[in-house]
Amino acid sequence: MPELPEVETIRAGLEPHLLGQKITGITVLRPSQLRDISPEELSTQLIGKTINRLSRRGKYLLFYCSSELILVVHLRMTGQLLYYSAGKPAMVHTRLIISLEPPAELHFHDVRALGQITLLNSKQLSNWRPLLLLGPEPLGPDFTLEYFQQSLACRRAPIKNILLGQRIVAGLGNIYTDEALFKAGINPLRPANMLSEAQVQILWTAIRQTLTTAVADGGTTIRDYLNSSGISGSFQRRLQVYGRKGQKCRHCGSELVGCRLAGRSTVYCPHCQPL
DNA sequence: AATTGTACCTGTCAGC
DNA sequence: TGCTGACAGGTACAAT
Repeated sequence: MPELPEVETIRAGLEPHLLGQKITGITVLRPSQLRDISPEELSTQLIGKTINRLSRRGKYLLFYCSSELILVVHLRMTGQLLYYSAGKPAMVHTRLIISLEPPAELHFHDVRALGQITLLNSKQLSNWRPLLLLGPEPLGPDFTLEYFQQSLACRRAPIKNILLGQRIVAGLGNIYTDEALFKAGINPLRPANMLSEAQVQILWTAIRQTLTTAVADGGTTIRDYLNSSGISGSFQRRLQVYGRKGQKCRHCGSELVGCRLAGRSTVYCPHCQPL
């Protein structure tokens, strides 16, 4: 479900509620969603700790707690983090509940149960494979045009696959990849190393613009996504291609075409995004 | 080494 | 009214 804009919206929404809060209880309803830690161990380690900082890396949420502990959450396709200022009963798809000092609760809700939660200390975090393999933040200073050009020059896979891969740049998923490629007028099937220098520059700008707008809109709600207060995003009204296969291109009127790339459905305009 | 396919889960919707 | 299959904001791991 959530890509960078959704995860960032959740992070920003939770931050004011969670900073300085003390964890008083952990209820694990679906142990298989814990990675490399048992429910008992998670409870023992976290109870009594304070949440000091909330950050995001790619699509990972990082809860920095006292005693150098970091709770790492990945929402995958349908995960949600919902904050309640009072106790709240678990629902069918509630997978984990974090109880906080005043009677407040953070619920991890996840229909498909693909989301993952783990607990690391700061040393483990700095050696944690999934984070080490992540490319730079697309809206941060390390994602320079020069870096992007060099990274694409030696890749033969379709540009869409590269953008989805998280290794060259972190945080893009199926929605924003298709939208950024449309904005840049680039065909998703085009081999990454076949883009002209001008195209790479346009794509670099398109990625950053698309994500910036989506963050400002609080993300995209298609079916599951809700922010930490249970509110929808609004970027869906700006979608140009995602989910619009067979409909008319808003720019030229051509029929939008679909294909499958990296196992994901892909939509583009054959006229505005020629191969 | 890079790239692709499949598994992990559950729910929804179209078509029969 | 069911049943079946395709598909859904993602990643990890095995097999090319």
